[in-house]
Amino acid sequence: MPDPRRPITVALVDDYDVVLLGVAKIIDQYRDRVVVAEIDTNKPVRDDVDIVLYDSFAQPESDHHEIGALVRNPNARRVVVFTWNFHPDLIAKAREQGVRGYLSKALPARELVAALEKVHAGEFVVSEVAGRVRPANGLDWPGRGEGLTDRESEILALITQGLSNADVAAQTYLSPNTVKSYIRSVYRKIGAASRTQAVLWGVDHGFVPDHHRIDHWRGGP
Amino acid sequence: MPDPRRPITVALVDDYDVVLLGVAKIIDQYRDRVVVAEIDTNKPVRDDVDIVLYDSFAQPESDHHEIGALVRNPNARRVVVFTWNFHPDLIAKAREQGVRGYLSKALPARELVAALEKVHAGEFVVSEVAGRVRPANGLDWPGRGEGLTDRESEILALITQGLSNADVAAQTYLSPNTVKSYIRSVYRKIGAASRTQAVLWGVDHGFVPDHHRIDHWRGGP
DNA sequence: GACGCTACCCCCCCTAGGGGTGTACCGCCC
DNA sequence: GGGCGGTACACCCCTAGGGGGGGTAGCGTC
Repeated sequence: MPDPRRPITVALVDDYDVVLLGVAKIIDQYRDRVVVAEIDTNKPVRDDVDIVLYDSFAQPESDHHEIGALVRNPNARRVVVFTWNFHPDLIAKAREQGVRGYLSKALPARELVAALEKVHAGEFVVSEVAGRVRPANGLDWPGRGEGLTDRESEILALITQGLSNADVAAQTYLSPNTVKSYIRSVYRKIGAASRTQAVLWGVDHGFVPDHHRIDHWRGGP
Repeated sequence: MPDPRRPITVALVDDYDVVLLGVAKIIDQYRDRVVVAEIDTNKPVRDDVDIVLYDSFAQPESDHHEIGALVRNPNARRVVVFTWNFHPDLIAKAREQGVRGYLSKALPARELVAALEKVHAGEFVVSEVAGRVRPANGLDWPGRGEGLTDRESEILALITQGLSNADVAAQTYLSPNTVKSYIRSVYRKIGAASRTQAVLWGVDHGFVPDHHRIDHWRGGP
């Protein structure tokens, strides 16, 4: 039952807290309407929240069971996917599993918050951003400071989890050739001569999945 | 000038402190004759010591300049190499660089201490252990608890530093085929399906080189 | 003496990974 | 308009790495 006087509470889910902190900062600009109640890297959602926002960074897309597990968690009223990939199949699979919103990472803060409100009000929302392919302002990812793009970062993250190129291609819905292109581009940027060296760089630069729960996030320090 | 009433002071040098702590415990059985004054992983020797004991675990053998740097350090009176590899060339190279002792890792504690005393007295000591190929009691290495042998551990350590198989072969004086055999044996033991996974396992199990200096080690707790 | 373990080495085979280069489409900025 | 950066993909080629064997030797233990 939406209560317009109380802000919507949201839990953020992904393996990387840099990524979630970026999202949290974006949402925090509208803290009178949406508050981030919990940030979970590799931990189940614990507090009762109105919406769980599942960030797809280096995560399985909605054709996998992870999403279903979130939907089944009684602490989460509704689950929303936050991603780049708008393949119709994925949207359909998400819907089948009970997801209530499918939002683009290109959405500016205002629209993101508006979409969350619609979901909270009971709508099923798909908000693809046509044309706008660039990440929304405020998004963050590991290696961003070192000049890696969002996609490069994601692929290095998956490699740093021990996946093969084929695994990465499957999970990201990219062609194996594309994955190789990104990997080589990463090597050049970080100065790695081999996958092993890239992984070691990753370990030192925040590409190892986190395992925390941050409760009551309120805009940081 | 050896003083029989004062125990010999020793600094231990290697990239892995598990390894050095093992050596320290061995020597500590004779603490009235030899004391471990300092344990250095990736740090130059700082205290004045009578002998620097260079453990060759996952380190360049004496054909490289690392040894020369130790000999040139004014804090170190004499440098001793502690290794498995007794190729005559390596012994010669060590001698050329100013090393005063070349001791086998198969030496039991008593003989090791005796050899250190001889070095301290001014002798050049080479103590190869014919036949006895097994590590002396008390030696330790990363992954030992998980069932890796000394050699397997050493090779995983080098891989976890980003070296290629060829690099590892060159540094360990093994054939590339042998290196591959060891690697596969490690994979089986730790359950890795790829080099990347093995490296990640290594990162989690103490195979990343340390960077400490432990002063005044006195037999631990 | 047989057995098991470890170190060390060899061969073959085959795929995953690494490198080069080129293309297309998009959006942004000067 | 042109240039640049990002995404996404294609083709080629070639080597490092991974998987399967098998073999010798020395040691320790039963």
